[in-house]
Amino acid sequence: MAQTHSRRERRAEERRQQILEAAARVFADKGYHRATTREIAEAADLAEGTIYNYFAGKDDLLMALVGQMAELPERDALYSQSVDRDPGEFFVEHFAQRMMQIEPNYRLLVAMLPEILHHPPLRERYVSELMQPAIAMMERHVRARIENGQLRPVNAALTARAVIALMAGMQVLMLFDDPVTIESWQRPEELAQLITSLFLDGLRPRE
Amino acid sequence: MAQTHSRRERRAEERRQQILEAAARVFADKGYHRATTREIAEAADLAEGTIYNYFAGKDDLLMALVGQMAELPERDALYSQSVDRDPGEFFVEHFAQRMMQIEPNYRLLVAMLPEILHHPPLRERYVSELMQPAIAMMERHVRARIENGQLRPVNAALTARAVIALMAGMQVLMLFDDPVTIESWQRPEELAQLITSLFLDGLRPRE
Amino acid sequence: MAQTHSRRERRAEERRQQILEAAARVFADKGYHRATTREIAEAADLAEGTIYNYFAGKDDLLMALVGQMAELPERDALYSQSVDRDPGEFFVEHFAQRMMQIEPNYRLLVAMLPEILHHPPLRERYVSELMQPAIAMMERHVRARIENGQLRPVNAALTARAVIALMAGMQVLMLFDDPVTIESWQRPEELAQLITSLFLDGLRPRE
Amino acid sequence: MAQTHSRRERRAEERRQQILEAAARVFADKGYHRATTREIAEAADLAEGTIYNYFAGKDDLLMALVGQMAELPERDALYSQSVDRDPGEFFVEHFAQRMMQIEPNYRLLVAMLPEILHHPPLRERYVSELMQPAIAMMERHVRARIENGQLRPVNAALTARAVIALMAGMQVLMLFDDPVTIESWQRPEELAQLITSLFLDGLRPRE
DNA sequence: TATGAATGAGGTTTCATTCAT
DNA sequence: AATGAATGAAACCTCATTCAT
Repeated sequence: MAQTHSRRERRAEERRQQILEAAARVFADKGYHRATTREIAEAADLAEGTIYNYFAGKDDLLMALVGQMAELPERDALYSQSVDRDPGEFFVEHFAQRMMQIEPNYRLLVAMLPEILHHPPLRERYVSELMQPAIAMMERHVRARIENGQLRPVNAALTARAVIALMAGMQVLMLFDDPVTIESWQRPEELAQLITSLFLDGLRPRE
Repeated sequence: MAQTHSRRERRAEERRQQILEAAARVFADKGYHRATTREIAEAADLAEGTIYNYFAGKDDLLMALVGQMAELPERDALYSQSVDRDPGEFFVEHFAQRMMQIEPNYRLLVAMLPEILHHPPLRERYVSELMQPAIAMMERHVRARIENGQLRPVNAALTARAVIALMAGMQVLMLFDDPVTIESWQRPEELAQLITSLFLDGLRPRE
Repeated sequence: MAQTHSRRERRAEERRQQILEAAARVFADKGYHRATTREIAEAADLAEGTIYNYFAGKDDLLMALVGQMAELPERDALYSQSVDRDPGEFFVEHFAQRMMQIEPNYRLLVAMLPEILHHPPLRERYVSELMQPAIAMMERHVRARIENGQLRPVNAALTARAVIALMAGMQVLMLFDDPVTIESWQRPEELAQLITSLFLDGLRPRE
Repeated sequence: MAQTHSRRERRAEERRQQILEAAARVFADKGYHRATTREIAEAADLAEGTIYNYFAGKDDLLMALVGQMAELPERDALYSQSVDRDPGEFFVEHFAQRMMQIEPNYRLLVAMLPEILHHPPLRERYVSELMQPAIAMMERHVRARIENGQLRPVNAALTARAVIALMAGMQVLMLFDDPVTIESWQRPEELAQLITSLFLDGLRPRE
């Protein structure tokens, strides 16, 4: 009996995933508003009505996708365990990881951006569950390294934001097919190293 | 006769502007799809039908807005004339200017992003008329300074992209009401200096 | 074997009742169209599909409810046995009884009215099995009393209709929460007496 | 200019009427829920979308119809001016008038009943603007006649309700095609007289 | 026999666009 | 050139019904 119950639950969870994945694909492909529920259903290989057995409506798909994004990355580990490591190594790894992790979802994220922006509950979820945690972790990390003496005593809060902003901005360049960005993305390690060097050593020549 | 004609033309041009400004306001406010032609007409203090005397349709408003953005900044001057100036001063001024220039249009840009992205003709216009010129200018500038010896011999193409990406990313943080970013935006000079110092000197302590 | 069979039948009959009662409750509560099969199933503590093992569909529930109403009252007895009794007593008892009997079903009846009205087979059933018998009985009764000399030689057919119409109309007043009607309904005997006196003695003062 | 304005307003009012009449016809014909907006549009000889330029939605059509019903009858005049007249004449005229006035709208009323019942704002409007005024007028009238000495000192409140209830109930009998009621409705004067006599003189034989 | 997930026809509503005035 | 009422395609969503388990 518990078996049956859990099997049903598992099946329902599968369906939810199936639908969410389809929605993610179609949203990323066409943008939120141009995506029709019919297309999403087709992409999920289900009837249109079935979606509504699992989600309250099109909005809810968006909510769920934001929620799912928030669950993805357990970056805390990376951040906190690595204060002792060489800052160069850390940044390289961090950038490389973000490049690979976020990139496939980026079209989706941009498709969702205006909706998130204009939809207060969505916006709050996005900010509090995704944006602020990422910023806070980076900020803590920068602060720790400053105390370490590994970094200059800069404004940690803004520096953390700059690091995150740069990554976000470069993903936008990718979306618009900037050939240089795309090409350099092929070798994430190298790009990560370049950015790291930029952040750590700056552009001014050292004598 | 030429008089009459040009007066008419001028009048038509005014109307176009009136409508475009209204559209920009409403798009920025509600996002492209949630904005209705009725709202745009109301914001422009015109009847709905009048819009269609000046634009082919809602899409065309988007096209026109992208076109208008491309005409705005004659930044070439700033870039090319300033190679001789101190790199610190230049960056500070550049960042400060961008912060003030772009910021008010940023909501609009994000509202348009998914449309631009999914609308090939729009996308090409945006990339070729706005993005690539901005990148190219920055890239030329960086390259010139490297040749100058004012900057280290880094990868100019990617560095230029990083600079632009960082600015773009920070505007997104503003849109999402990140309090630290907003607060620092109040004193653009200071923020510009901080970012400049980050780019020029890096984070690693100099002995 | 016959045992098993009859037990099955009894069980099936129970299920039918269980479903019909649930349907009656939900129809009365929400109206026919706003009532969903899901709600009915929940009210019956069954799965949606089960309903279709006992009824052909939602319409059939309506048909069955009309049928069930027709079976309820064996009023014939009351009517025919009571010709000898005092007309006052009879009317009082008749009204009081109807007030108590029909009232709980009245919301249901009103919820069903438009459906019955627009659904020819339902309509015919309702008219021939419920309305006409009630009218006919009352008419026979009035006629008998006229022959008795207990009532004036009025038009028995229309008088019977008037009596029934008055009762029906007052129930509608109850549905719409007319406070006077509701209050007087608390003491059915008194109300019955009042109506009886109205019918028997009229409004004109007797000298 | 004022001309243009008022012409436009008049035109809009005509459209509203055109749509309301179509809606009334279709609701009466099919019931509220079985009536589709498409049918209403067709009945009004307009496109479906046009309805929404004049009404907020299907619900609003119902609201408007209730509102319109409330404006119809200026019965106050009849009631108040006629206290001096012979009670028999008054009742006859009252009944005859109601039979002719309400009858054509009765199918519509029944179609709307369940909606009104289950839709609190609608219900309140119906009760306060239609039902209570009608009751109150009749009640005042009865009370005045009692004071006059033209009627016995009965419970005026309940008597008024009984009168109204009887009329309402007989209309329901018409809806269900009760042949006797229909036939007697052909000669409203006669039927009115019969009912009047019933109310005034009662059924009991006078010695 | 009971279940309830899947179905999809059909409903209401929105809104960009047209066009007679 | 400006208007705004009319249009109708197309969207989202509901829910009675089916059917594999």
